[in-house]
Amino acid sequence: MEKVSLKVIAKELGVSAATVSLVLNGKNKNGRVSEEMSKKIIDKAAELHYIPNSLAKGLKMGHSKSIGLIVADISNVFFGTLALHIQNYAEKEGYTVIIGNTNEKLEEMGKIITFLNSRQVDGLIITPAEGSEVLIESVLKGKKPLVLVDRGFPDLNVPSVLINNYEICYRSTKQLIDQGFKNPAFITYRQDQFHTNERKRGFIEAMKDAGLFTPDHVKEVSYQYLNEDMDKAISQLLKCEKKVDAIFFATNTISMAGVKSLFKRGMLIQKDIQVMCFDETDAINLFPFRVPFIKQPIEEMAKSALELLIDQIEKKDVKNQKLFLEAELIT
Amino acid sequence: MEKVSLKVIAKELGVSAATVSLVLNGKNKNGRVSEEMSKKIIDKAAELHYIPNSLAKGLKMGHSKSIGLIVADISNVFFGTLALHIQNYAEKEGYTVIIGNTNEKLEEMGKIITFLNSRQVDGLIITPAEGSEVLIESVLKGKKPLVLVDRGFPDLNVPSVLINNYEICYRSTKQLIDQGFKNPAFITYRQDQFHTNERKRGFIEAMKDAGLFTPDHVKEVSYQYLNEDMDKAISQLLKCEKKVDAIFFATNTISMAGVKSLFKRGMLIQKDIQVMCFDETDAINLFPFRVPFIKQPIEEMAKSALELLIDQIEKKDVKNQKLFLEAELIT
DNA sequence: CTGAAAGCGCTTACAG
DNA sequence: CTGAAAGCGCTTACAG
Repeated sequence: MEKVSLKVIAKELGVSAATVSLVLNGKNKNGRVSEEMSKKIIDKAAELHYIPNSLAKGLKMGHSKSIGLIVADISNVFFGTLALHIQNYAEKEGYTVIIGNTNEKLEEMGKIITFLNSRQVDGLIITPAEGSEVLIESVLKGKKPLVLVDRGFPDLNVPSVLINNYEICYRSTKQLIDQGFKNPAFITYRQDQFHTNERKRGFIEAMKDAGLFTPDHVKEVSYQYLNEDMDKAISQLLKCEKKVDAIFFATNTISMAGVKSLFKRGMLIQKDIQVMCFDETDAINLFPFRVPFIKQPIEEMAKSALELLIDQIEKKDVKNQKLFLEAELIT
Repeated sequence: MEKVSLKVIAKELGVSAATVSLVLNGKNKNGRVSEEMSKKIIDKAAELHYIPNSLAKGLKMGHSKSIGLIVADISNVFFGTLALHIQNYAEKEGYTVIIGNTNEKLEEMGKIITFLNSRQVDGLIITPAEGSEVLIESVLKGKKPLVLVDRGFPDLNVPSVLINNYEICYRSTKQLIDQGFKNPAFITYRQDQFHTNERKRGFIEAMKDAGLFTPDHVKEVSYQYLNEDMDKAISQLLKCEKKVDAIFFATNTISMAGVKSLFKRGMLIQKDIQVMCFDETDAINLFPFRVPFIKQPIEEMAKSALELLIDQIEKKDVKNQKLFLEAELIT
């Protein structure tokens, strides 16, 4: 099967490649090409199953109509869902998305950015890894359109789509307190990222405002030894002077590990101990008891991130907008 | 910041673009370019942060060094994990992967294939949707390298990476029977796909061989109304003449919906009723009781699929191999 | 109104 | 041993 290019169609019809290009791209303004030839070209393209070569088009046009999406791990449901929605919206706008996984590693993130740049992506949507400010700044310097999502850097002037982490965690903690829990605890990652810091701050402030704050009730676990650290953290919390009667888990992976650890100890959730989670997960929906959780507007986040990116790509409109979408406490 | 191309480097060094290309691609055989100039070129490229334009390279070379991966839904953990591993292996081989979601819809699948072709992917890895034989055949005709994964078509001569669905389901069912369960049931999707048919067949044959088969104990649910159908199916199973004492769920989404439905009825899993699942899920790992499940070798599947594809792309080696990897029953 | 030509950034066969 | 030239498939400014 011969490769079908513009030239092939042109030759078959005894017309120039330019004419074919014009017609097929709907750029046949003010009747440059006759109705009749137009139709012939369109028919012939269909007959030959002509598929334009987007590499050539991209090279000529100086854009690839593709964007890079960099996440920590595409097999994590949160990122998977984010990716799905970003792809859906991107498709509507005619963009492909190429996904890269960092595994939360800085070096990986650097490699992926270079790789995506060589692929000539028109822009980047990134959930930045810890400590990647410098990398992000270098992308900014390269003038490549960029949007941060889920995680942002307060000191960096870069378009970002975030959620109201502080506020939602404050409110959720307050609700626990209002329900009568006297000793809620908080378990989060041992990392210095703005979004998790904000979640922690929300918890701490709410506790302070209620006069209940105990520093020992905030525990940190590592990404790498999640399950082991979780077992230890929960052990400690249950041995605390003021025995913990509720736990607020700061992310979906932490929530899963936490619930697992509680199950292992034979504790009855929402009876022996109250639990509050971040993000919806398959598992949460399964339980015969209700677990309140904070629901992030993932689809909206995807949509906004893409809009912010495409605004930059197409309208060269570089307002450094930071969007804070509202998460919701589902009880 | 000026765009850095080969030409820029060449001009700065007073040498031709050809020479720069040769050196940077390590094609400087038999000392065509002097050591000294070589070093200068490499240094200059680093200094200018030269990133090759893979669009141009792809256009010239006739390959894009990218492959398309078509799955039903990237936010499903099974596909997410598959995608993660495929990306990891692809990266090692210097390939990008572009992911498309079909949502199990035939038209979507067709659109995505055309789209990926226009992106000039060098090959396709597909988990085909129901009824997509004709589409797959048309891809085959286009001579584009192709590998099917997870789901295959027995009548089609196309390289595929599958698992031993029949056998593993036979063995798993037999184990239920050996454990003393007299009335196991099977719940699967109402669809005509080879892989799910094989799973069902494994269950049925094992039941027949034990003299226990009851047609009423095989239920089918729809993809679209999964939860409603599941509630109905389980109701019926529990009302059966021979009361069901175990349920074998045929996929991970079905397993989740099934467990949820059982919880809703207040049934104690592995006490009131024995449950067996397909695929590992976060939720399964959570429970304080053990749920036996069939573990697919996802990473191996990813690796084999990629190998089969790259063999075709690079060595033009088109043996129509069907690989059957072994799933494992984890109890 | 239409076609020929140039050029996007690269690679490689060819001429010197 | 090295550079000039052609060409991958497209688009668009330009000349007729």
